[in-house]
Amino acid sequence: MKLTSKGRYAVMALVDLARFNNINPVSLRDISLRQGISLDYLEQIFSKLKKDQIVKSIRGTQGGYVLSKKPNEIKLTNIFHAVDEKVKTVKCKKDSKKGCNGKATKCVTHNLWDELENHINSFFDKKSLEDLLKSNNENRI
Amino acid sequence: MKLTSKGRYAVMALVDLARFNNINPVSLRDISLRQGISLDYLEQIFSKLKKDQIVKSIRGTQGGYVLSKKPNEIKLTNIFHAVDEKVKTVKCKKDSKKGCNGKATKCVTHNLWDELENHINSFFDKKSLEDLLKSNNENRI
DNA sequence: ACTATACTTGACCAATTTAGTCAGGTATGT
DNA sequence: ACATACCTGACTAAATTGGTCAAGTATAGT
Ligand code: FES
Ligand code: FES
Repeated sequence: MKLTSKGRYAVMALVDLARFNNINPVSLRDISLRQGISLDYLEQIFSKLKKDQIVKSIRGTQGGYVLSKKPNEIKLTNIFHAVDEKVKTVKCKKDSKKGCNGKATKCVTHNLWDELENHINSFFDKKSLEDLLKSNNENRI
Repeated sequence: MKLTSKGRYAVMALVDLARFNNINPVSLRDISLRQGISLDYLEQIFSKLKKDQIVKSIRGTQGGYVLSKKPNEIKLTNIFHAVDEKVKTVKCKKDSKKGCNGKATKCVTHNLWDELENHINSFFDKKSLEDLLKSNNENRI
């Protein structure tokens, strides 16, 4: 069970963006340099974030990205959903009645994994970008 | 973030084993047939479970595997540890002072991922094989 | 109008991981 | 002896990951 870079970078980048968001749009180039993430890769990530209306883009010189919502309205769930970082614990199709092994009934561990999935998602539902900003500021003072 | 088959199968197989454990050792062949898991793959998994003393093996005809401990003493944590299904959320090396990007300080999301890791592990620490047996029996009655 | 900046899009790829298979072997109860 | 079932290690096809590369388009400032 591991987190992929896409999800990790998306959150890193958004925290960075939120911190410098006050005055001007923030360019991916700056984020790339500050956070050590490949610019080309960031572009892929931000195109997804934009599609889910987490950020807005401003083109041209002095352009960049800004948050579409307030930091406390952006939950990790939203970010992960945007970049397709999904939590997948069950093997079977959730809606189907069939089990993961192709049998007619759900397997002996199905409920467990489902519980686990809920447990993890509840974490992502609670955490907002604002929470991250706060805890980060505390560390810096 | 997804669960691998190795971890999933290990738990499936142990639940199966625990249910038929009362009288005789259980052969991997039986588990393979009941749970629809490749026999060769099961053998790899059980060699790891044995190394961590979660199961004992009995060779020869009528041989098979038995649990080394009581079901309530076997936590998911133990199983996952045995089969190298590890929860990895941070990118950096945990003990090192350096961040994931090679910089001298931990990145802006490090604490978040660390929290997440604890959150997930607490789930695995709580759940025992006995819990799974119980909830499974309830479903069958 | 020109140019530098920075977003936009889509194709492409190397490395790693996963989820097994395959081919042998060894121990043991009957 | 022989069938059963554990044991071991090598191997591999397919998927995923974590990017890179190339060729745009829009806009602000000069
Ligand atoms: S995970 Fe859903 S049936 Fe096995
Ligand atoms: S994850 Fe630990 S420093 Fe980034």
